[in-house]
Amino acid sequence: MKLTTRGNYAISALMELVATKEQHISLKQIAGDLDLSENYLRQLFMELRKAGIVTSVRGVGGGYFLAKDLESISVLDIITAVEGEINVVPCLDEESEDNCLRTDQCLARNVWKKLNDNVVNQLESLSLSDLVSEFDLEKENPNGKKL
Amino acid sequence: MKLTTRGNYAISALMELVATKEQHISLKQIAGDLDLSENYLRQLFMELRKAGIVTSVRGVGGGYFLAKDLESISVLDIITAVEGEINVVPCLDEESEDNCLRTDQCLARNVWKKLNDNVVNQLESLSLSDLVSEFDLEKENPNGKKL
DNA sequence: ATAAATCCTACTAAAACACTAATGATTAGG
DNA sequence: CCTAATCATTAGTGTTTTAGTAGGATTTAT
Repeated sequence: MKLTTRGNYAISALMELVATKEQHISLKQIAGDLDLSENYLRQLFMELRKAGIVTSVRGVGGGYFLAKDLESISVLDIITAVEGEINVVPCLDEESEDNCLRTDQCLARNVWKKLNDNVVNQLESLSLSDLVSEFDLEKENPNGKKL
Repeated sequence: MKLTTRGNYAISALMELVATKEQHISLKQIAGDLDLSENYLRQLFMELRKAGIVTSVRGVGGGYFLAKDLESISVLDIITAVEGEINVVPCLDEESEDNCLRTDQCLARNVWKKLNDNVVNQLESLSLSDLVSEFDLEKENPNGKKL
């Protein structure tokens, strides 16, 4: 039960984007700051753009900026943009009908459904702006525990 | 963000074990009933045994039976037995210290932690007996929706 | 002894993940 | 117009995880 690096990278990158006071920021800069692969990040940003989370400007001096304000971008938006639908178990995936053909395999389907809804709700109710303020708080009061 | 087949198989198999009124049941029978690989299931049951969820009897007429009563076996117990610790993101894994070295990579760590705790609690508060009764309920009132 | 069962471990095919690389499209500045 | 910076897109690749196979060792009822 894991989110992949994609979600984490995307969130880190967006936070980085927010942190710069510039209107926009180039991938090169983000990738440099976070020490991530520029090409890999680019793929993620492609998805973020398709999802309407960022807008891109091409050419010299171009880059990305947020397409919406912080409050209207949820963590769920970001995650689903780069990782696809959240399904705690494969059989919840509506796309692939071939799962869950066997009733007894999915005795626990209701359980997974509830769990999944819960996770989704939690991620949905958390905005990028929540993340930012939480991070600022943490920075000014780093409570011992190593990060 | 997925649980693997292991967790699902283990739960299905244990439900099957509960469903039989016998004292114990052989892997062959479970595997046959669920149409799963006997060898693969065996590996899962090895973990379930180590976790103290089932007990085994070797030799002719042997098999497995629950080591505890239904109420004291949580879904979390089962999942962690066959899939290991639940960590929604790798950086929550206490074992591998090499994760999370970079603070800015883990801006969202607090978020993941909360999310993870939530998932864990939910799975912990659900027992095998809850699953069984939910399944029985569902059987006598299948509500339209294809499983 | 034999057959039925668990125990244990090593191996393997397929899929997912995390990139790399290369090439094309667009645009600002000189 | 030319060039360099930047995004856009797609193909390929090494590593890890997952899901399963295979086979021998051990135990035990008959």
